[in-house]
Amino acid sequence: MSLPIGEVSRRSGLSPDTLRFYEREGLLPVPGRTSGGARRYDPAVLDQLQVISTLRGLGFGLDQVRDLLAAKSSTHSVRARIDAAGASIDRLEALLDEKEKALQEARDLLGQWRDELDSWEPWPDTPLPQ
Amino acid sequence: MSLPIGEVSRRSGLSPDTLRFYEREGLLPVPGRTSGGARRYDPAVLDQLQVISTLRGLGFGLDQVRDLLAAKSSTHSVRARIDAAGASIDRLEALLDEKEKALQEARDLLGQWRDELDSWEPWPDTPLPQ
DNA sequence: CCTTGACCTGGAGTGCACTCCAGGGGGTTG
DNA sequence: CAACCCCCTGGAGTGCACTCCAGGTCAAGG
Repeated sequence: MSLPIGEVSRRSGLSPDTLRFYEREGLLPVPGRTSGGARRYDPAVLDQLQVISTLRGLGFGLDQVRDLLAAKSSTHSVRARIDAAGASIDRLEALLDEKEKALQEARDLLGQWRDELDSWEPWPDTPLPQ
Repeated sequence: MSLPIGEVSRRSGLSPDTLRFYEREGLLPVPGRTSGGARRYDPAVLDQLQVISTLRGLGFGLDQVRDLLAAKSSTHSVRARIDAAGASIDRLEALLDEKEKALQEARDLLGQWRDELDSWEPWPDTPLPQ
């Protein structure tokens, strides 16, 4: 019921170095250790790593990711924790909306390019403008 | 009808250093120069910078952005250029689809968090699990 | 007991994407 | 003509996010 770092690495696609780095950076909970000192991870860490990878892939920096994860694992009172988490989730939602807008912008652009391309197809081998 | 670097900087939100850097990196067309040697930009560069900023904001690297822009300004034959552009646009579309999926994943996660939070609200001041 | 393989730590190194000079030129303004 | 502002180049420096050692411990297998 607890995974060594190599297993987490294989399942998450992140190197052991990266996992230890994330731990130092406060993006992962401090894992348990074997008597010999090796890390043993709760399988739940895999979900968290999925979150991190997803957000990183969307261009969020580690600071942003850390902030957004913080509320989930805060140890304050329930009320404060819920409030913090709520604020954090709202913030994440706003950030995702921004990304969504950027994505839409990119798609619009893409359609525009395709249109331009289509309008050129009927006259092959003509020099293009500019 | 041609803009000095400072003006492009203001309108694009990118520093002159960054504009010169992008030029060196082949992301921007080589601009004209005044007799004194100062760059003069075609206003069309603003659209291109918008594209670049959008893609950068979505987490694409400069190499990817360069590849995607290349087809638009390639100097090959019309046929080759259209094909290249088409392929490039298809590739961009695939990349955007990936981002879209990541975005959706993040949103799902967010909804999940919110649900968890809601299910805790009725019992304030109870210690949270884990 | 020896080897092998997975793991540990602390610290140095890497690649990317800027960002910041130093030192100098050009053109307008008072 | 001096002061100013914007621009130039080449090169060094920065911050982020890893990534890669060197040198060592531990547990299992032969």
